[in-house]
Amino acid sequence: MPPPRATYRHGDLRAALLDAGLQLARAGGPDAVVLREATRRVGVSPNAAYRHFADRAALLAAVSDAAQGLAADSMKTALDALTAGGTAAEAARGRLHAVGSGYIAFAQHEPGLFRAAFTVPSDLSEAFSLAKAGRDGLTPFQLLAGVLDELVAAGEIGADRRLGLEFLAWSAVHGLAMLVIDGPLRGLTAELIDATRERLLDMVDSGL
Amino acid sequence: MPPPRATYRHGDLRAALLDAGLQLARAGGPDAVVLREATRRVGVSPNAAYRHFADRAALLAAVSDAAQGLAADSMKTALDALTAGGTAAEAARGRLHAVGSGYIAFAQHEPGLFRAAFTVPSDLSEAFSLAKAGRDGLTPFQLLAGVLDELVAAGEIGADRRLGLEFLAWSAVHGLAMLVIDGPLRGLTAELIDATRERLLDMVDSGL
DNA sequence: TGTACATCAGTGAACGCGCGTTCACTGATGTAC
DNA sequence: TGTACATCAGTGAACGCGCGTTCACTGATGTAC
Repeated sequence: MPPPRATYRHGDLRAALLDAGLQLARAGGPDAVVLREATRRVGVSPNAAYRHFADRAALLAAVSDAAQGLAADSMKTALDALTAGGTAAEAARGRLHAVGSGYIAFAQHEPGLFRAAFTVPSDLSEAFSLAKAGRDGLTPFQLLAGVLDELVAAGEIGADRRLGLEFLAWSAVHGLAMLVIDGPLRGLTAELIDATRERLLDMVDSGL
Repeated sequence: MPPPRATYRHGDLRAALLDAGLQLARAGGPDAVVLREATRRVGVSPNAAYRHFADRAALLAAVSDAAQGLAADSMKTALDALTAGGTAAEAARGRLHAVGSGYIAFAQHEPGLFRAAFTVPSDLSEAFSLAKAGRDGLTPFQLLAGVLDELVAAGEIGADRRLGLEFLAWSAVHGLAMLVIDGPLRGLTAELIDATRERLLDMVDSGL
């Protein structure tokens, strides 16, 4: 399937289907990525999708990849919004905060895409690439890892404790995100979520 | 539906359906709680379920409640396994650790039930009670809250910082649980998960 | 204790729905001469 | 440049599936006399 002809009748049906899939995920998470509905939205017959995706799982995997990229973009945006200044240590801590904020913000603003990006459907885990890059070419995981490296470089974290630290920070922000968008903390006001996010990031900051 | 006659032809069809629903959730999470399949397993016609549950959402809600109770049991078991000793502060910290361990252990051993317990389906959030008690009558949230109260009583946490602390600790353990059973950390070896869990609980301990 | 009656838990059959996927196809496009 | 041909992206129709839910029912059970 991958490298076929250069021209298509539709223009770029693959991209159109992927986009439709993203809209579906945006509205309803991974389960809402329905092959037939995607073709319907693009205005094409259901089986046309099979020229571009092996099956539904392949479409969903592509959607998940794209959503991971968007999550990375959200984190990158938060990083870029930071104003420089302070010591290297302060800067690195600020960047850790930004990365976590961007991750949670993405979950808040795009819960459907967030779930498509970071929950792997039981059956078709095979098709899933686990880290897709954003516009800047970095995955969410790499963005986090980079900031942790900065913290080590700045002397805030001992190099001997560096290994696997991603999982700790990631767990904290991922947990809040899931509790808020999909779990028992649904319905928390935005203010409460914001306040909890700040305290959570403080906990991570001082706990790492 | 609730308080009808004392005798049923089946014996207790409601309990049987709930049990079948739990088995389904155990194997495949909340989405696998399929009304028809539950009746099939119990050996009853599909519509018989409607004598005991208003609809599928009601069955799923009951399953979720039961799963929450089982999660509470897992946390309680970890608490009970603790040997007394040390200062009040040490004991309280040990109990915080146990509560988190029990929560994550439940996710590891019963991922399907864990998801049924702690992820609320998009559409039918109405039917969901958010905190169902275990054998001892306490919900997972209450168990956590109780331990945090102990930490305050022992002077480990300032009373002024107590409010909302549940959400921070919960986020951390919930995040690791979700990443491991349903997310990109799937496939981590049990050893790595155990090590990460310990470090995560240390982070929470020192970060709170 | 025995009989007549009312209740209602579970039956059997059917509904409409939307899904993923397969089939044989057609006609627009790209290519070779 | 013009024509003949091959490719293959998208078509139209159909499949089998399992789902949740509704319908009119029946016959086992509980109750009143």
